[in-house]
Amino acid sequence: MAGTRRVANDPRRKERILAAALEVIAERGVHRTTHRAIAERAWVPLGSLTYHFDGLSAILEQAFTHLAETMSEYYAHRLAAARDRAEACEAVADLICGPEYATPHQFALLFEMYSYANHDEAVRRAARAWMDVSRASLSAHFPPEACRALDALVEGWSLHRHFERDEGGPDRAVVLAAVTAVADRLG
Amino acid sequence: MAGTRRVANDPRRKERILAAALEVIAERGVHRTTHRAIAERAWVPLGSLTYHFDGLSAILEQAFTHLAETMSEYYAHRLAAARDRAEACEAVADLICGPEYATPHQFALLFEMYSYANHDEAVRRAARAWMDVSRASLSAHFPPEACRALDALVEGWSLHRHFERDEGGPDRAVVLAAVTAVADRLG
Amino acid sequence: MAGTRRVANDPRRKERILAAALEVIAERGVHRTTHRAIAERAWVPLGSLTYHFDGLSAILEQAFTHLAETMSEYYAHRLAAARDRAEACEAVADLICGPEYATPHQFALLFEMYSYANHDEAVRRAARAWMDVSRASLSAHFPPEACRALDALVEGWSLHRHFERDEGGPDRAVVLAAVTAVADRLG
Amino acid sequence: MAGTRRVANDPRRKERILAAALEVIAERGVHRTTHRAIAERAWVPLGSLTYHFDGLSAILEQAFTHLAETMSEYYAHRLAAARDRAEACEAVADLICGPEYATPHQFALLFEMYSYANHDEAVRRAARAWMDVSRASLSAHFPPEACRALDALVEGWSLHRHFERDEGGPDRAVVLAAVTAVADRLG
DNA sequence: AATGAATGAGATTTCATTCAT
DNA sequence: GATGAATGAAATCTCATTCAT
Repeated sequence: MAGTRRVANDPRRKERILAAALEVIAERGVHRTTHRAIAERAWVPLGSLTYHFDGLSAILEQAFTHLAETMSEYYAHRLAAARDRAEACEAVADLICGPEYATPHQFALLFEMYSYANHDEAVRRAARAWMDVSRASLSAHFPPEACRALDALVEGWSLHRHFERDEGGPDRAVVLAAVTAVADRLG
Repeated sequence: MAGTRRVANDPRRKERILAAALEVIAERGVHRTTHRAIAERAWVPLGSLTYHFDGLSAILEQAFTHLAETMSEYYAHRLAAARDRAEACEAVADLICGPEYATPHQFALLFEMYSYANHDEAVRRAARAWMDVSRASLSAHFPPEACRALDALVEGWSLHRHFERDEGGPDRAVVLAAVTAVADRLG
Repeated sequence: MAGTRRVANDPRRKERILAAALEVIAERGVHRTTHRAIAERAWVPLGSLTYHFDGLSAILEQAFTHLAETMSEYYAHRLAAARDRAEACEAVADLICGPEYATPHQFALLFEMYSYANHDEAVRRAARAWMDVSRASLSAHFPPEACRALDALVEGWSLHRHFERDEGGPDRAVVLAAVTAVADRLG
Repeated sequence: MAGTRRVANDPRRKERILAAALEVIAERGVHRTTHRAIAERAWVPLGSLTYHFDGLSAILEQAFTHLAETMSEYYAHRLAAARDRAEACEAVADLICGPEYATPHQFALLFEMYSYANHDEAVRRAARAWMDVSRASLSAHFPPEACRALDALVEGWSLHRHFERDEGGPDRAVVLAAVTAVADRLG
């Protein structure tokens, strides 16, 4: 009606959709992620998705990009707290053993991102950016060769841990020993 | 359909379908893998897929199980060739650097398997079996703690390598140094 | 598709689909009733059926429920018009002999409903409701025992009439005599 | 091999298939009766069905014909045992109330036959034949008009009984009263 | 004679996307 | 701007029937 102004647009609408998309992806996998499932999870009408995004792949791309940024922040933050190499090694061991980084939920998403990245250029860029950040975070404490190796160690160990049957997680002393060994040799 | 012969018995039909499934998965990703694409790739009529398999997930499950077995064999074979620890370290470095193991094709499949495993029990078992075999292959040369760490190193480094921009692959000397460092410290 | 207009809101769409479903069922039988046949008959696109209904059984359930309600109305209306027992007997005889109730079309549908009811709970409820209404309509004029018997007579005679070779229908005098005999004895 | 003679053909194979067909029809309905389901139920190989019968409708036709014959026999046998009109009325009441005729299983099949008969000429003939036999059985004791009415009563009452919620069945005294009333009036 | 692997036509269903409101 | 009813393309799946053995 003339003179009425609609309620201001929900500014968090897009974020909510992306967060819902990540939840759906983690639960059902990219291969069964649909507009409808995301809309329901985000409590927004179906048409809202195609209004705000250019199709499902755009949603996936932005969601994965968001994921990579979030994980990068945590990774960087954890390593930035270290004041010397010893603490940096402790930090790397924490990334492998600790509960915050690489929760099952996040790890499930990481796999989805890696596999989707093989088929989508934008997500491949996001995945690479995430890897660059993690390596850059390490480079404040270690030379480039050590960064490579340590980053691989974090990634691979977390991955295997994710598929372990026991919930206990790896022996932190062993992890720290491996980390230190690599850091010493390549340092 | 062109190219198909109507024969009553094609004993390799199932294998051909599974091989075709892996090709399609590698190319398009699980999320865009369809009966039709597999059937065309395998040169079999569409109905053949549902005659031999109880739905798409059954195909994926058997295909990934087959993949895990194939990769296990190569991994085990490469390590079995080593006669002492030094050669074992070389073998591990080869797994990371070499061109045979972890071709882009195989690695793309590995990611698809890992992500799909989060949503399918049979594939989760296959993925775990593959990890068990790789660790068991290492255990002929290294103590259990070292196996963990080395296996993580192989997995993580291969993974990162897969996303590298340059095609050259990692510096083998650096890889070997990291491997040896871990093997020495945890051995 | 020819004949369809793309409009955002067609409020009678569901009703039209249900009516089309009944036509298809009557013509071809439940066992050959398909989405496609219904869609064509209703002049709606195929996807419209699954948009409005959760599968074919949902369509059948609602269609049969609608049928039962329609028949109940006619049955009740015919008996409500009777002012005394004699007129009620006439009404019952009309139900058996008359052309309006139990047209071949309706009777074919009734059989389909009865047979489908054996395999579908919702349709079983609809069939029972229809029987309850017909008995309740009789109960305004006859005691419960007579209602049972008269209702059985109507149902059975209509059924047999449906399978008769001659089109003439039963001898109304005989029908009325049977109805009156039952009403007198059980009244 | 030369000189060997195959085992004599299973002479009951066809009968077993028809019996299995009726079981499947009763359980799942004609609309979900398939070659495969029948073959599994009859413990015969799939190809046996198309070897012995010209398609699914041929199986249904012969199965329903067999059903009609079996029911006719029972119906006729029960009425033939009556020695006078009073016993004939008792027999009719038994058909309505008794547990042997019109078991839930048989009644489910009867509905399937009636509905299928509307779409298949051979089954329509079988259904008519069954109705003719039941009327002929009555005609030994009652004049034609009474046969019509009594037959309708049996059919309709059995039908309603089939859909009753309570398992007790109808009050035999009421049934007998209705039967006698009709027999007396139209006799 | 008898079988069952194989096929393809057609069924149901899903879902990204469009567009009138 | 925002919605959700509507569509159609394409997906999965079923199954009667064929036919080499």
